[in-house]
Amino acid sequence: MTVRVRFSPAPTGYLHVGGARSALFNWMYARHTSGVFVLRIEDTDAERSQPELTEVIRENLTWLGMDWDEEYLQSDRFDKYRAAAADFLDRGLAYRCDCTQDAVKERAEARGESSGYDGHCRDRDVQAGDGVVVRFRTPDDGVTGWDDVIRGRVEFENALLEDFVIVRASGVPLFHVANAFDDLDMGITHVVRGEDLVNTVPRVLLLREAMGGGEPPVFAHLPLIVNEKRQKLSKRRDDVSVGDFADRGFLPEAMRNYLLTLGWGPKDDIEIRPIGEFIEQFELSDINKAPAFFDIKKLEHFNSEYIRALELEEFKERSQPFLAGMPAELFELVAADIQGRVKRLDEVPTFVDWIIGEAPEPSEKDWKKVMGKDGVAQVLDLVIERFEDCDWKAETLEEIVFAVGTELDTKTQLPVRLAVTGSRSGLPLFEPLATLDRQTVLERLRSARARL
RNA sequence: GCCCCGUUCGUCUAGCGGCCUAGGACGCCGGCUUCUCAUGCCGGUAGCACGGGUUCAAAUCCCGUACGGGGUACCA
Repeated sequence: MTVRVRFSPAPTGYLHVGGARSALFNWMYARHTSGVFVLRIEDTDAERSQPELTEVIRENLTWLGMDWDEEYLQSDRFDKYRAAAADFLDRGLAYRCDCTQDAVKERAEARGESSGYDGHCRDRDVQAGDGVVVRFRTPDDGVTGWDDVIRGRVEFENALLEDFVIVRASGVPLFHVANAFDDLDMGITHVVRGEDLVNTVPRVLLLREAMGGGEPPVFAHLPLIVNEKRQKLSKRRDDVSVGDFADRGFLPEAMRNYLLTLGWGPKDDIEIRPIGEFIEQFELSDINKAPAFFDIKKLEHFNSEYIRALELEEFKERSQPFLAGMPAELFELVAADIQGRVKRLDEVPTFVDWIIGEAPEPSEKDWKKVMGKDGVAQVLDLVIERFEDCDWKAETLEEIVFAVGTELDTKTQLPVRLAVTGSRSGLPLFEPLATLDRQTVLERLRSARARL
């Protein structure tokens, strides 16, 4: 039987790393099994859904290198869900209810509970009309459970399930029916999604059964990705939108590779490698149960590895959006040296800001450490003197600075570097230095000398 | 409150009863290479939440406790 999996985001917010990871595991499994990966937009909530966000989701998935074989929009299929609900009504599996949400809540509180519907309208034979919803009649006893590939056996007592709403007063069906119907209708064989959805499984299972669905799909509930406070990632408080990672200079391959190591790991401990090798050994049953912290430091490490592995031309091309006005000739000159040093593409221009703008002020600490040494004054004096009248070429500048070092028996690069670039670290100095004009360099050297 | 779930170095993981004196990766700390930084190489740091069982043998199985999380909508 062909494996059919789906990623079913609600277009109520940007795609964030949690969603991306769910999509990724589905995609991986589909590709591992030569199955079908379905993208299904679950936009049954008209209030919250924003159509333009589905385009963003598509873009983000594509950016991450995931492709899908089929795509559906639930809002195109409301009639099907409504028909299913109508059928339930006919067969007595569902009933209409005209209780207001306030009334439901009031009665719950009177019972000493904070929420929960009491079955008030079960046998009231409420007719269609304003403010009337359709509720599914849940069993009063027995248990509903399943064998989760990741978590093992999970069971819920039916008595604890309230008669939940399947069609809103507006006539628009809710998530559970749409979800159950589509999984059945689309022949979904494996449901792989976040652990935050576990408790919806019994409802979906019950609905599916009522729809005459045979074997339920295999469920695999992924551990959540959490923030530093170990809470489920939230679009509002955590900075985790996939689009933002693109803007911050993360490579999609690195991002996808890193996401893969959250909740799952290759058997042979090789964490960074071509996606095909991961797909080959990917199994749902190997996924962890425990939540994983999204560690930006480790992501950056992955990213720098991927950046350094790029062909130089490719690196230049991918850096284009981040150049921030850096002249093309300059970038051409320093690209290779920058490539070996950045963790993120958005850091690229920072390596030449001392060429493009003013020299940044050195930190007090750096200044003391470098300029506090004996002999620095003589070094600067000699370098200034010889820079005043020499060939303005990288090789010459390098020769001069090192010759001064030999003559004075000291290291000379650091003071010059700090004086001119404002930093102790950075690109190999002389090539980029030669692109600055003589006057600017001399000014910076003299001003540093004066400050000693 | 009720329901469900989780717990191996700071972090991500390997481990599915003996190979564990618990392995790898990130981070961090040292060292070597280097007249900057980065890379590379070498080394170090640090963990089975706790308590009971079961067993000749438990990080691995069972029970409990603690802590953490998810859910509890006419959201998904």
